[in-house]
Order: sequence, then C-alpha cells, then structure tokens
Amino acid sequence: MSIVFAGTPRNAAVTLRELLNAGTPITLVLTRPDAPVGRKSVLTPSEVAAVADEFGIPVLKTNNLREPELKLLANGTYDFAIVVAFGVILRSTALSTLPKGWFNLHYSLLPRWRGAAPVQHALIAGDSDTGVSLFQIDEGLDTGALIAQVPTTIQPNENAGQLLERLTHLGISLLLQEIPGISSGLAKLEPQSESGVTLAPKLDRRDGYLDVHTEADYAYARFRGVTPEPGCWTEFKDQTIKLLDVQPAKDTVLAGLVTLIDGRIVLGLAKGSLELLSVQPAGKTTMSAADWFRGQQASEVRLGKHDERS
RNA sequence: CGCGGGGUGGAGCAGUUCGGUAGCUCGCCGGGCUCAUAACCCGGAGGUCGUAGGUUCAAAUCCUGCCUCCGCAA
Repeated sequence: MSIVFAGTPRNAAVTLRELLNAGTPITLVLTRPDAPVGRKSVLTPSEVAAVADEFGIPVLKTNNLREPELKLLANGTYDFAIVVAFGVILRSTALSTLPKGWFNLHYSLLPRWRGAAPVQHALIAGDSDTGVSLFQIDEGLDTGALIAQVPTTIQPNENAGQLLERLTHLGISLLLQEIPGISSGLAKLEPQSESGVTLAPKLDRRDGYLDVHTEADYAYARFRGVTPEPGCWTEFKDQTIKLLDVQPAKDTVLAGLVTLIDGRIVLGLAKGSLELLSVQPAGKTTMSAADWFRGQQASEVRLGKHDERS
C-alpha cells in the first residue's frame, strides 16, 4: 500500500504530519512550487514541502499535472491520493492515474460551500454549524461522492483561523478512520445531495472591507470570516486601517464613529456596535485599539469612506 | 531598482513646511482626597528625537548613506 498526499498550506502540513506520525504509508507528496513570500518576495517552500522534507519523503512541486508528473503517478507504485488544500485543479487525466482514485478532505458539509474558501463563507453567512467532508474527487468542483462527514457547531466568537484549526483536527481524525476503508476498497461512496448546494469562491482583499453602514451582526460575521485571511479592514483618513480583533458590543454609537465608552473603544455600525480591541493603521505596527485611539487625541474619530454620509 | 507611510522618555501621538536643545494623552513611582473607584488633586523619575556623516553660530527640524517596521502591489 502506497499513498500520495497532495496539499500546500499550514493546515495541510499539520494533517500530513499527523498522518505520518500515525504510520500512514505516504510515499510521495505533491505540493505547489515555492512561492515568493512577503514584501521582499523571498522564495519559500510550502509548509507541506517542509514537513515532507523533514520526514524524508519525495516531493513533487507543481502547479499543474502534465505528462511527466502523470507518468510518475501512474507508474504502478501508488494506490490512491489524499488531497488537502492542494490548490491545483485535477483534471480527468490526473484522476485516472491512480487505481483507487483521489480523495479530498473538504472543510464544509458538502454540498454546502463547494470551492476554495468554505470556512470563511460559512462564517460570513452566519452558519450555525459546519464540518468536514471526505469524498472521492471527480471532474466537478467538489462534487464527488461522499465517504463520510463530521459535523461541528460553530462557536459564537470563532474566527476563520480558529475554525480552520478545529476542522483540521476533525479532518485528521476522519482521515485516520477512513483511510483503511479506502485502502481495502470497502469504503462506501454516496452521491452528494442535489439540494443545498452553495459555492465558496476564494476571497480577496476586498471581501475583508468592513462597511460601517452594515448591521453589527452582519459585520461581526464578516469580521470572523475574513480573519486572519484576507483580513478585515476599513478606512481612516483615506488610508487603510486593519481591524485585527473586535468583539460585539451593546452600545449605541452613530454609524462610522469611534468613541470611548467606559474604557472601551466602540465603533458604531448600523443597528449596533463593535468594540475594537486591536488595530493596525497603514504604515504602523499592530497596536491595541486603546493606544490607537489615545493617539488621535479626539473624543471621537470617524472610520469608513471620507465621502460617506454626513 | 514596483508604489507608498513610519521610526521622538514604558505605550500611542504632536512638533519637521517657516532650523533656536522637547510637548500631549496615558502608563509608572510617591503623596493627598474619598465609603469607594479604570474617578479626582499634588509632586516625581524617565528621552544622545532609529543610525552614520554633512551644512550651520545653532538640527528632532535641511542634505546624503544605511538599518528597521509597516500599508499596497506581486
């Protein structure tokens, strides 16, 4: 028995590490090529590549599986592949290389939130629960037949980073439980429901914009969904200010205004408010909201677009 | 050489345009007031203004190099 693991970011790396620690016979790792990181664009290997190196497992770095890669995969050594946040679309020519197929761990209860950013979308949409799904990859976007799912309740203050971490561990347990069945060919496959399909496209920076005229509940859900990536932000004096940590508040403050209430820094929104805990103005390092506000030397400060409202 | 912002006592900022040895809001230490307080009052410590040079009678403030943190873009 020989398994291929395909993944790229941190949660995939954590998963790979745990599978290896449990003795899973992974003998080849696929990951995306080294990518530039940071302002200085330092070429850095993916975290999955780092773990593979640590365990001395051969790594194939690629953005698309073409003939050379396919030939290697189809050389008869490998039985099936586990895919966790790989970031590469697998076409039918790739899927047919392995005798038992390719299996993806997806961070939602499919068919809800098919796509690249299921965790973030579940939070932004205000879902009360989510989970992980293990399914056999077919040619569609997260449409393959399900092997198993594990649900979990979303905690009221959980952000995307925290939820992803929790789901990662749920996913690891699920994989450890189901890999034997896949290996033996005894795993049961059940087609996904045709109702309840939603899509979770990748988020970009604009999705993290907090409009001070949205309702507080909605804004908080968005904040949790886009934290820590791509990050929540709004505008202050025509520049970006990142909102790194906020929590719900019950004060009534005019939308767009920030003011001090009983030692708390409160941002007014439509129908409610949020307490700011940690912020980062453009060009500055991260700081507590209290420090930032004190430095403004004003009893109230306006956030949001300059030309908005009066 | 992708674009841009910042580095001033422990924290966040002002002062830099129009050079003249440092200010605000806090924190900290000591004392006072109060039933009490993240309240208030009085006093105090703490800064070679990122760094190296240059211009000048005089530089946080002007000029040059460098280090470093960050917002975008990739």
